[in-house]
Amino acid sequence: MKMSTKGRYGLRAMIELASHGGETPVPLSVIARSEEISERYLEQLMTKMKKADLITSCRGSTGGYCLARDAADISVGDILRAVEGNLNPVDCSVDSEAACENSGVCVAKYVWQKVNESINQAVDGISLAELVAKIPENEEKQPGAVCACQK
Amino acid sequence: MKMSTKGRYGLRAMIELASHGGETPVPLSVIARSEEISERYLEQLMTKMKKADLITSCRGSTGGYCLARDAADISVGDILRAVEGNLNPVDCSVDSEAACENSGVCVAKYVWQKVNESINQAVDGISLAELVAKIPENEEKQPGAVCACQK
DNA sequence: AAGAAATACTACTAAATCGATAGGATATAA
DNA sequence: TTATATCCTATCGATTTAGTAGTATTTCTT
Repeated sequence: MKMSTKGRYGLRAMIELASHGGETPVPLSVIARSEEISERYLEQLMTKMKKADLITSCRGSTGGYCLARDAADISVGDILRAVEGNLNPVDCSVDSEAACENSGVCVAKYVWQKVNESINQAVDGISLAELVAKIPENEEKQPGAVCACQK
Repeated sequence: MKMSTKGRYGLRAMIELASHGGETPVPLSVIARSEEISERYLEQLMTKMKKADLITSCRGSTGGYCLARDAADISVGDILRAVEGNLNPVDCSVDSEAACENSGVCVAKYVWQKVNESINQAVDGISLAELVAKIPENEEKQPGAVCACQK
């Protein structure tokens, strides 16, 4: 039951992005360098977060990524589900397609549903803004601001 | 963030074992057959659960496995941690050895700690006895009883 | 005493997943 | 026109997962 680098990198990248204030797009290279993440790999994660409408992007010179909305309106759950897929520990507990033939009488399923609920509750209860506010020494610039680039 | 077969099989095997009442040891072959799990693979999981003092075993003919204590005193968390290792989604959040050099100022760590707590709380809040009681049609026999074999 | 049935222990292996890397194509500002 | 970005797709080595395999040992039954 480990969180993969997708979730770990994705969260860190979003924290980094949010802490840049949002006035101008932040290039991938900046995020990757300061978080020490492979640029090429992080790019794939950014694509997922863009598809999930958590960030926007601008191409070309002076391009980069921006938060798609206020950091207070982006939860850690939004981020993790965007890059990791759903957070259910066992698919059959939620997805009716993945359910086995014993689904109706399966007692274990009860466990997986409880775990699933508690994980999602935990991550949905933390906003990106909250995390940025925790960064020591006022490293953050304008946590709440949304980037001028709206693409 | 998926639970592996270790956790899934381990839990099912324990439910099956607990539902046998506990008067006589239950052979691995019986559990494996009724849960449709590879006998050889399940054996390795049983070894882990034995090391965690959740079950006892008797060798030889008429041998098998028994719960080491009352099903009410075995939590799902006990079982999952026995077969999966710790349930922390990210090691650095708990294990100080695994902590990175940024551990002191890491904001992401706060997230992983919260998730860790919520997962463990969820699984520790469910007992094996509770699950056996949920089995429909009185398939269970004597949930609370502990096996005569104490080895 | 022999045989059957069970756990105990250790090593190996095929398949899937993870964590990247690679090579371009396309867009945009200076 | 050039430098600097994102976008898209494919590939690939390493690790982990899930399961096999072989053998030893213990215990009950006959």
